[in-house]
Amino acid sequence: MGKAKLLPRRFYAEAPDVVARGLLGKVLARRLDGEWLTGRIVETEAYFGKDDPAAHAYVGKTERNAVLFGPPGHVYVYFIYGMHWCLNVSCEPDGTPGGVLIRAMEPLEGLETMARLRGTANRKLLAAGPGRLCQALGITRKGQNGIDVTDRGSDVQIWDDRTKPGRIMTTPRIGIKKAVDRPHRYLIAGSGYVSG
DNA sequence: GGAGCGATGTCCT
DNA sequence: GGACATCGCTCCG
Repeated sequence: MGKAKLLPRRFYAEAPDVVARGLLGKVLARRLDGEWLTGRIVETEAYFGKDDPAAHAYVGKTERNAVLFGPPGHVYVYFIYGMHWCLNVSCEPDGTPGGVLIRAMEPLEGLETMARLRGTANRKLLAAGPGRLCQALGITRKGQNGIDVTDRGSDVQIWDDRTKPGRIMTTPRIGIKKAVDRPHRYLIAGSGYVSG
């Protein structure tokens, strides 16, 4: 990735909406069996703590959501609807809960492996949606929960390759039943790789 | 192409 | 026991 830079921890030590916006256009990299699978992040959602009934952290710290309360820049993976995994990155300073759900990416490298894991070769459907993205990258709670994305030795990292995202759109979050009116979903307008 | 719905495991009440 | 930050299939038009 040429002049790309690994995003530093301070990037994540901000409010979830700031980090969610900032992650658009960045490159998500996942090392699976020695191969790097990468994609450009095109859709994210911000989840706060107290005051955000839709957030997992809202109920307080539990064994499941503990990563959200820890230091910024760590992977939080949870299981939903009996069959899907979802990838988040913790933000806010250590002790303050918050996270960003990574909902979709434009696949860049490792397309064949992603297609095999997903069971489809349709590039637009490889990682359009949080469940699909995790399936394409082989991400599970047991395997990746708690990983530090700012460590060069990690199997999940996020890079800035200096590509400017296009126009950023803001909408309400998807699939939730509480706080449905808050505009905390961010996406790159016109991208063919977003969900919904 | 869009609405409806079943699948299915884990966590918290 | 019920809710759940989803997905892909069916059925209808």
